Amino acid sequence: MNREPMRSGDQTERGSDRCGMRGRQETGQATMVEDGESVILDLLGQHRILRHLPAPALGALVRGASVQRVADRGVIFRQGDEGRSVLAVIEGYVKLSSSTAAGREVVLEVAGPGNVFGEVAVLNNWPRAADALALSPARLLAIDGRAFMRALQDAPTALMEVARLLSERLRRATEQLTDSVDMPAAARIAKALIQLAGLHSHPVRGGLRIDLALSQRELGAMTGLTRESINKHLSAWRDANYVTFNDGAITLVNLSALRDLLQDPMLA
Amino acid sequence: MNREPMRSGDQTERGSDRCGMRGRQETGQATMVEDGESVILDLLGQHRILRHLPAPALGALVRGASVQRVADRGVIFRQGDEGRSVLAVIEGYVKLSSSTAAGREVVLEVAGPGNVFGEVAVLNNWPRAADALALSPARLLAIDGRAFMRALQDAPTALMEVARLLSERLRRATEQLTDSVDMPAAARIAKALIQLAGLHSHPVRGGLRIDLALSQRELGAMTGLTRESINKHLSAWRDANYVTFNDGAITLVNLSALRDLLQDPMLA
DNA sequence: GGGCAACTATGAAATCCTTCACATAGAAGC
DNA sequence: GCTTCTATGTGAAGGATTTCATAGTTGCCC
Repeated sequence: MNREPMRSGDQTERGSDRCGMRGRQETGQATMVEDGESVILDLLGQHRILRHLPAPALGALVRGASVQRVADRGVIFRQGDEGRSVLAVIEGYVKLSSSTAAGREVVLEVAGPGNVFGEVAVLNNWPRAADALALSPARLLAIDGRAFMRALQDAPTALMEVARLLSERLRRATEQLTDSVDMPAAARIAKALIQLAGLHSHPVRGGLRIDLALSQRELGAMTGLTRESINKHLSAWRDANYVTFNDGAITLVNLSALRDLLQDPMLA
Repeated sequence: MNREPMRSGDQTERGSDRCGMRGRQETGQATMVEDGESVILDLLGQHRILRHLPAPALGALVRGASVQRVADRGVIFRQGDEGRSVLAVIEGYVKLSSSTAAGREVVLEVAGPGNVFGEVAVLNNWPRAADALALSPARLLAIDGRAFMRALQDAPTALMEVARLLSERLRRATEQLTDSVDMPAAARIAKALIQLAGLHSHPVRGGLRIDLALSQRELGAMTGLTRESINKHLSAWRDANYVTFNDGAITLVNLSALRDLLQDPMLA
């Protein structure tokens, strides 16, 4: 039946390295745009962590901050890179994933507008623990790591916000862990779809259309399953009219049926 | 063959509730001991987070801190309890685990001397996300949550240490996640044994004896496997002389064989 | 336009792990 | 002492997922 590819996004950036500096250094792929300082100051003021800074500290950060544009499927950083900056999504979506010794990908997080990422490496002076890749054309606010740390030195409320951010991530990680032990494949997939719909979707005639271009392989990486398993469940749900596929996007048609799957795995 | 129980620790505290206040309130089971203020001050000064506090702030914390003794298998707090205090292990070991909707236990962490736990609930004013249970007779330093937060208000270095602590936990959680996707049962069990040995073991004739009293069920909860799977692998390894069981404790006899299992799952 | 790479689709076979069932042993309580 | 509870020990059966194989489709690159 449906033989269209699930995703049809522009993939010109896949695997390319626009600056030729992949490796030890952070893979810089984003073009800096000439946004004025006032624009950046405004963006800093909306930043989940940095908005807690006193005005002078914010001003001092402006020079260390920039807006970066990333193409769809563009690489923001890679596992092992030096952690030079803290990033915040202004517009678009970013996938954070790490890959296992056996070469399997595990998606740790999908960040959307307002979300901050990349702070763990900066805080601890660790190399990046994950790959970051744009799931759409994206605009990011990048803050120089050293400037970020300096700004935090005297801003306990901002630091507290960092702790809360990490707490939330930790909670999500442990939830993912317990889910992977507890829930069968169908429930995990349904949960992932519902979460993605919550992150970025819009209502269409007859359902919620997920506006994130994720391949079945990537859905597998989100749920700890293989591409084939994802395909079989999705096909079954398409046949049962729980979901539909329209030119590469998934639309959730029967949301309550999917929700039921979360609790009662017996419904297949 | 070996029919002795794996654990023979004192379990008089199992499931009991010495204060009759289980439920909404934090389950208080530990008896406060009359340690002098100078002793507590000394302990605070060794605390991973609090040692970064200036002396006056430390002094102010003394009244909100106490040393608690917990019996083997004693409950320190339960999932859902109000998060009233931040705890640090002085002596002994503590298991942090949460239980899934289906009633399965998932061990998130085993804390030993010097480790801090319970700070996430306090930082965010969340209910406890896990059960905390002593794996041995233990002594804990308990710091009142509100006093802890007050002390942190003006101590950026201490707050930075909180962020680092959370970062480490997050990294461990994501590692557990990738392992559960990537590694077969044997490798996960071997890894858990090696980690436990690193945490608390002592060399004996012919191996490393793990001094933590964990049942096979609990090992399963650490690795996302069932009791039966644990038993079968351990039995096979006993027959292969990789490990031995002596009155309830596991001794790692052939450490390099176990390490090989981590990388090459084919070795069974 | 041809070739290549990545994606979806699907079925059969294999496998790992769980579930279930039952036996045995020690510890605790009455 | 007897009962009961919890723990380990093991085998058989079942099931959920992976692995493997194969095909069709699309888009990119030369």
